[in-house]
Amino acid sequence: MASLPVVNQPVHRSGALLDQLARRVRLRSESVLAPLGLRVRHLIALTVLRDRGGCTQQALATTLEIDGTNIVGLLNDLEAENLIARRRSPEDRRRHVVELTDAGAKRLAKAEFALAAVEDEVFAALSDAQREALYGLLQQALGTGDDGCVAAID
Amino acid sequence: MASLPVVNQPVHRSGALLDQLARRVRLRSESVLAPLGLRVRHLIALTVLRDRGGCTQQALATTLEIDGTNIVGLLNDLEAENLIARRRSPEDRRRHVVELTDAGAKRLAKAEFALAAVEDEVFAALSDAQREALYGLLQQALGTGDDGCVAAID
DNA sequence: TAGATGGTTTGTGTTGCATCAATGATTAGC
DNA sequence: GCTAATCATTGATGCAACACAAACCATCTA
Repeated sequence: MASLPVVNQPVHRSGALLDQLARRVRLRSESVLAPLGLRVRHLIALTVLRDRGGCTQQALATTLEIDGTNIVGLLNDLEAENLIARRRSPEDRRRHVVELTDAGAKRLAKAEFALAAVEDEVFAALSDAQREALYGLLQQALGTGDDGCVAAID
Repeated sequence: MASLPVVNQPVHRSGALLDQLARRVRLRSESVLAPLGLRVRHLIALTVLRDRGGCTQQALATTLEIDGTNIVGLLNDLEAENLIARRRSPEDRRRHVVELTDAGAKRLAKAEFALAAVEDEVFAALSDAQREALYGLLQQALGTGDDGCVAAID
């Protein structure tokens, strides 16, 4: 790390490719999610809540890098459909802890089932193993799995 | 393929993670690209043109999955800065072949250099080898490398 | 008790689209 | 040669997903 090896191979930048691929998934996901009453932004929030367990609104906003006032609106959508539940944190009653409801988990599962065709289409050039590798890299890069978005619940 | 092996491990959906990670890169890239007179959407177009060589506007629109009228505006931005050149295709004079100029290639290189810190930050949890693996998977998924967006030039 | 924090509502503005209509130049097919 | 189709262009409209600001209430901290 201290002494960088000078290699002939130029460093590849993944950012633009990431954005492109994400867009391809997103464009196809929208029409699949619409009949389920979901937007991509909803799906992402549900995914985070499922993968990381419950967390405060602020922590969710930080994780998703969305402004706090916009998180309110997003969560209002989800709460209106009973897909999430907000409750006051016992440690600090200013805070809401947000959790996936059973209905939310089911909706998410249904959405993911419906998105199979999307991923099959967009990742057509990748084998199952490569898709799994991609998932692992994305998860690791996002820091998903080891800690919740914030340790929120006792 | 005909008989799916039933495995205990549920299939992971990468779409939401992709979108999240792409957003993280994008949000940080914007302020890095702005002093270079570029937007993320510009960067992506430049990247495609560099990686795939010149192609027609329509092919570029298809590759980026952006509507033809919006591609016109995007390319107008880039052409105004002399980063791309449009010329009539000899095979079909209705078509423009779009190519990166030298100035465009330099601007792109400068942008990618500037984006090093962004990628270091967002991909902090990935090793160099993992970042390279991610790049390879993204490239393969996008179908970059073997064919241009369309074989356009003789 | 005063200041800070978390959430909420409301409003404004920007960006990146999709879509549409109309136009001109060019090509393809009859 | 003529008609219909294609490619690019301009301009307009509308939507979604934000960022940001202001104001407010409830709650916490020092």
